[in-house]
Amino acid sequence: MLASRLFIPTLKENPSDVQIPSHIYLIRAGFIRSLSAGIYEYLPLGLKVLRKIEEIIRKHMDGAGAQEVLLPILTPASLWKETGRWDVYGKELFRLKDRKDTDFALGPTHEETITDLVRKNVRSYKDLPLNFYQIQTKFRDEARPRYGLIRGREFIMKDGYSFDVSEEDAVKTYDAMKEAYHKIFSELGLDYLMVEADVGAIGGKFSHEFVVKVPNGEAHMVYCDNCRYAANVEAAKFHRHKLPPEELLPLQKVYTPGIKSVEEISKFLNIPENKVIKTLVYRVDEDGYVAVLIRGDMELNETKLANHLKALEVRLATSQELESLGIPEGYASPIGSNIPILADRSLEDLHNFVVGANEFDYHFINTNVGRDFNIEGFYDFGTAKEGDPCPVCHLPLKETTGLEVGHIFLLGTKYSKAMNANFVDRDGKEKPIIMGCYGIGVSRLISAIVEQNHDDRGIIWPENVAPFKLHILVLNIKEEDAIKTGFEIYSKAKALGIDTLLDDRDISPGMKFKDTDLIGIPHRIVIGKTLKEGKVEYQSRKESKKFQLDLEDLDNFLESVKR
RNA sequence: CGGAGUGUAGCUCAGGUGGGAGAGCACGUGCCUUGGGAGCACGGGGUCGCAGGUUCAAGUCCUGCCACUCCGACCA
Repeated sequence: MLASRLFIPTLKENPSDVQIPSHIYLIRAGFIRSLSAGIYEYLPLGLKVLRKIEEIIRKHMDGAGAQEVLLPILTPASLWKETGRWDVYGKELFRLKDRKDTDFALGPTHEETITDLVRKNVRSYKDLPLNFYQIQTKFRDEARPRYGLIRGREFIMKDGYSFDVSEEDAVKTYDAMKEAYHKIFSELGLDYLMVEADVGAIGGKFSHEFVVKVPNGEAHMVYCDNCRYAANVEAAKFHRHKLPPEELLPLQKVYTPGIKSVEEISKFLNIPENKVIKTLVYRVDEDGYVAVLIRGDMELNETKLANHLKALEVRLATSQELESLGIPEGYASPIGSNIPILADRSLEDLHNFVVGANEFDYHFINTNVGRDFNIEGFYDFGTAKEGDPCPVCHLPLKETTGLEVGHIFLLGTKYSKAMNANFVDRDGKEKPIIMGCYGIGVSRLISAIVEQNHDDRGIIWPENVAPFKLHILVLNIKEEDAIKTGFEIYSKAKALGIDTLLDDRDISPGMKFKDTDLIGIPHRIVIGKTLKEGKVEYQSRKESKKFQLDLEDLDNFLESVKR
């Protein structure tokens, strides 16, 4: 491709209001442009990268036995009403009406659509298994789109859905998808983790996330270097060391004027934070309350709490709600509580701890479960953090943040039951199909790759997804030898199948160097002042190594670039 | 959805207390120049986010709305 004829609108300055490297560089280097919040245009370079990522995904999905389809973006509300998601999905679902006033939605995901297709066309176990995927634009009216392609309202996703006759078979399919995902993210050159994840509202038996390690990512994970345990903190388990037994001391009420937070109490009473218990009052699905006890040095994991309660939503009670329950804010207590009390396992062998006294300005010290109050049980409500013992090997866990680029779920029968997607098994009985679903954020991957592959001058594309493999810069196109040599190298490279961009623009050398650094093509040949000695210069974007290349050795060199 | 900020030329931005719409870069023409965003000259380019209000007079003051960005909540 000739740069003089390719639309690459690079920017000299960082766009205002744009913060993170991938967003800045994708715009500055002319890969994307913003149309509206969370809605982007893919320019020629951006589209080339997108297509290369898509092809890698297709190769491995096809290789794992999945088949590609393309489902409608526009989906009738009736399907969504069957599974209840017309109501549950809320404001995130883009809704519209046709001329007959019938409700439709722009697809944010396609469980309903694919399940409908399968139930209409599958009768027998002989028709199964099936595994479909598509690469398509999705729509979600996010409350807060951000960071360019990382969280958009319109984005490109690879979504896949599998249908098996038994859970045993479904797990095999799931494992095959897991393998395919490993191949995809490895081939994309990403530094990523596969972590155990919470299934969330989508339901199902279990799920794994594929998370690209980036600083300030929105996914928080813990992992173990020793045994390779890794999990999203929402789902992460951790080992608890047993505490030694203690002699029970007499319960005592103490005056703690204006002292509310764990930190303040710990200082005021000179007691470590891990002997202070937080009593957190939660509102459950807007129709009940529960008090949850957890050690003062730990964070409660609301996902674990919601899962335990089988609740859709839990949130801390507001000041008004506490008042209506007669609970003094900051002094909530399990002693004298008239709402159900659950305790985190951190209280299981803890003795003589501090709790609120259910009375302003007072706490109890030397409190003990069973003697001073009763609970419904001990459960795992703690949030794993750096340094907690690994649940498998008990060595300290590490914490990192990342960007979720893939998520796979073993769904089970959630959608097949809701939509009557059944098959007749060998025994002649009708059974619901066992489903799995598998997502990859394709457009988000572009940003993820740039987040992991850039420097202060621009993007450094991995070979597999670079928009071009070789960039030829003719520094002065008015020098006839230079431009002629440029085109000769360009023709040879093209003949070898090397995707090449020739910078034949009549602009200053400085602008060409700035642009090529920004765009980030892996290999570069510069045709400049050494041409009269029969040499051109090679530069690698990644290592920024340079050397002079004899024109006579060019063929060998191009072969090595082609690899 | 809560909180904060921004909105003036294609881009980045400046425009105390109300009175001429500006700079740098970009763009066009010409000259000059060609190894890290060159130089000179001339030139084109504006609904100052939108609507209303105050005023003799509003980019500037007031009210409402919209858009975008950031923090948080949310996120199959």
